[in-house]
Amino acid sequence: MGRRTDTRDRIIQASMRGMRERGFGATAISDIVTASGAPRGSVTFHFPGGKDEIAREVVTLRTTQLLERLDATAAESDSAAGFMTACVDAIAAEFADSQFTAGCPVVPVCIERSAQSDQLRLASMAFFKAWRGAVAHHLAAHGVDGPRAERVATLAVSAIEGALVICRSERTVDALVAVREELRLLIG
Amino acid sequence: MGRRTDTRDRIIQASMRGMRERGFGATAISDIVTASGAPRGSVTFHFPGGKDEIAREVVTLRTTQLLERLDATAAESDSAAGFMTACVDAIAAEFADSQFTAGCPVVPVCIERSAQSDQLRLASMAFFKAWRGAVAHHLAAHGVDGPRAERVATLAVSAIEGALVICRSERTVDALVAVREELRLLIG
Amino acid sequence: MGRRTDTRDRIIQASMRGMRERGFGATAISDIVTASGAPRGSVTFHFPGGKDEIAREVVTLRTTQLLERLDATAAESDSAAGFMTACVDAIAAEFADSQFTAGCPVVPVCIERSAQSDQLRLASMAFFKAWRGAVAHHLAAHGVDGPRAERVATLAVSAIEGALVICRSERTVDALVAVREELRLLIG
Amino acid sequence: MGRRTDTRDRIIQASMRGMRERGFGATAISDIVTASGAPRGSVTFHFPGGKDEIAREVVTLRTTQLLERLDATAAESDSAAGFMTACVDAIAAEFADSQFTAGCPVVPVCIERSAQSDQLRLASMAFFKAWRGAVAHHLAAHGVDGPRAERVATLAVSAIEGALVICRSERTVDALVAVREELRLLIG
DNA sequence: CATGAATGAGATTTCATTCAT
DNA sequence: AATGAATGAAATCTCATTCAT
Repeated sequence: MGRRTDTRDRIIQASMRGMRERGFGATAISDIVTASGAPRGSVTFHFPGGKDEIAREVVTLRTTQLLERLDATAAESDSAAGFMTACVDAIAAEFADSQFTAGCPVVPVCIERSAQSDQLRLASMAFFKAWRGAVAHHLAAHGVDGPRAERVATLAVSAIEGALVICRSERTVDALVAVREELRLLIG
Repeated sequence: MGRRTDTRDRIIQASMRGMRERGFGATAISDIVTASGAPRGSVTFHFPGGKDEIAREVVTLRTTQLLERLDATAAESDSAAGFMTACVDAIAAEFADSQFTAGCPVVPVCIERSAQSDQLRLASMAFFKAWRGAVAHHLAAHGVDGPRAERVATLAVSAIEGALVICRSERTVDALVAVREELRLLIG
Repeated sequence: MGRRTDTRDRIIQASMRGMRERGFGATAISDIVTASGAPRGSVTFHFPGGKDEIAREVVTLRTTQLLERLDATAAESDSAAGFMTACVDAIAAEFADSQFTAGCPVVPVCIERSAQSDQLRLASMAFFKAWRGAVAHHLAAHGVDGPRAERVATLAVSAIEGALVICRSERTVDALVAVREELRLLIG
Repeated sequence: MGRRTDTRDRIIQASMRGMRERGFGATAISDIVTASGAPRGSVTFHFPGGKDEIAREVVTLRTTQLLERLDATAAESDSAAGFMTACVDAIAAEFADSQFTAGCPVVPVCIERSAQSDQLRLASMAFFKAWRGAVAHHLAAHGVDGPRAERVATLAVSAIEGALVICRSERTVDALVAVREELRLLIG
């Protein structure tokens, strides 16, 4: 199982990288094969559902990653505003490290595939719900009122996703910084 | 001259519809031909630069549309918070009217093409800059302090774009409503 | 008639240049329009028979050009071998001047179109017949026996055409020089 | 492996036939698909470099064919003039058998593609060099002086290529016969 | 007599998927 | 379980030609 899982994971990771950089459609399976170093036939073998199935795994993986990092960030924060700030900073740092190319893989999957694949639409929904839920949970843990925490979490996740697109167009991190500052004001 | 302009415009409008619904890559030229009713050859004739050139026109058109509506909304608003609320509501209404399919055409163009077309990246940047600038301008006109207005405008545009993706995944307008409420609190 | 003839001539000359450099198929009408500066509609107006008709005019023009130069060369030559040498040198010089790009326009027209257009096949044949006939005539004028002159002329024209292709592949004029030397030996 | 090689070879052979009959540009990939019976997708699979890559293989194959036949011809010849005569006759016979349609595939490739593809220009050059070299070698083996043999070989190859074009325009073999006679005189 | 916008047929190429081993 | 060769549908783009003025 070890080697098989390796190949499978490499495929998913290469796909995620591609979708973060260029979206779903522009990430061809041959790109994934090249980037992952996996044998061509392995893609269909591990993902008989085709590119949509790969995208679903990408969404799942990204969900897991984000939740893990969120928990770690929360553990190191001592206020709601501090937590929020740290969240945005982490994403801004990751984005800058990638030379302003690695956005969220779920946004293009949702935009490009929701009309045709309900499964991917629902996977995207689950991703956003998990992310918003986690943020709301941690905000509430730091004293923000329940319903309010959910609305702020929605604003935060929305603003981060939108700012990532603006930042991609500008090749800077400025929009995320502006978002961070206003979120801090809103919460503090 | 009349007929020529008609065809060209119909192509741009059909393309914008497609890109709002499915993004850039999933909007094939044949889709545009079908939806616009334009002859196939006319697409290349009017847009010798191919789909990238069409996308550039879509971004330009969307910029114009948004600025016009923003001015109209501002004219009818009597406070910064009221203006902001009306902006979000207008977009939410347009999105709901389209059965939760018509997002922003610029987001997918920026995500899918920025890595390969600097021209489209810059067009996207100009779109966001114009939108943010107009929002900031109207906020300032209603008494919000200059630098603050720019940050709030960035937050607002980011949050609207991000919320539109969340709303697409949910087939509701809930995220936009949450964003509207928090923006109102922040400004009011 | 002046201006019309100008446009028509410019089209033919631009076409000849293109066909000498890239052959028939790779010389697009839009290339001809660009290179000639003629209005697009003028091409069809002056050549309702399309590209084949243009090619026919190119072949005709090239025939005329070659015969004129041949007569001039013959007038300056005082022996059969001298005439032959001067012919090859003139063509080699013209080819080198064009940076080894301007071959014979008739060869590609004959190869690419003979199978489909009998008219172009016959125009090519007439071109070769005229060229060979003129060479034979001048050789005979310098004392070469009639039937022999025709065979030598055929060899010369064949060798020049073939050597031009070799020279194109090498970006030199060496093959034409070798041909010139052997033709001189053969005649002298 | 057997089936793969078959398809690949059939594609090359069908392409060579087309290019000999109509040149490079007029031999469409769809023609090649039809003539070879190969599946459309196999063309791109075996030749990811497109038509240029196919042309390169055609040039290589033609080089090999010609060298093989030349060696066989040389083995059966007992004089330089006899060898030369047999070479021209073999080509004339092949051309007549094809109803005066099957010329040299390299000439159109060189003319149509040299300006844009250095690789094809160099492949053409290699073809001519190999052919001229082999002819020179066999002439030298029959007693012709070294440098002279090379010049005669260049003349012979040039004249054969040129005469093939003339013969195509006339639908006869006359020009090749004239070339053969004069080459015999020159060597004998 | 002349023009340039407009058109659709056809070309190449990309690509996800299928299949035999 | 795993592979890579093979395939054809569909995409974009090129281009000669048509047409209205």
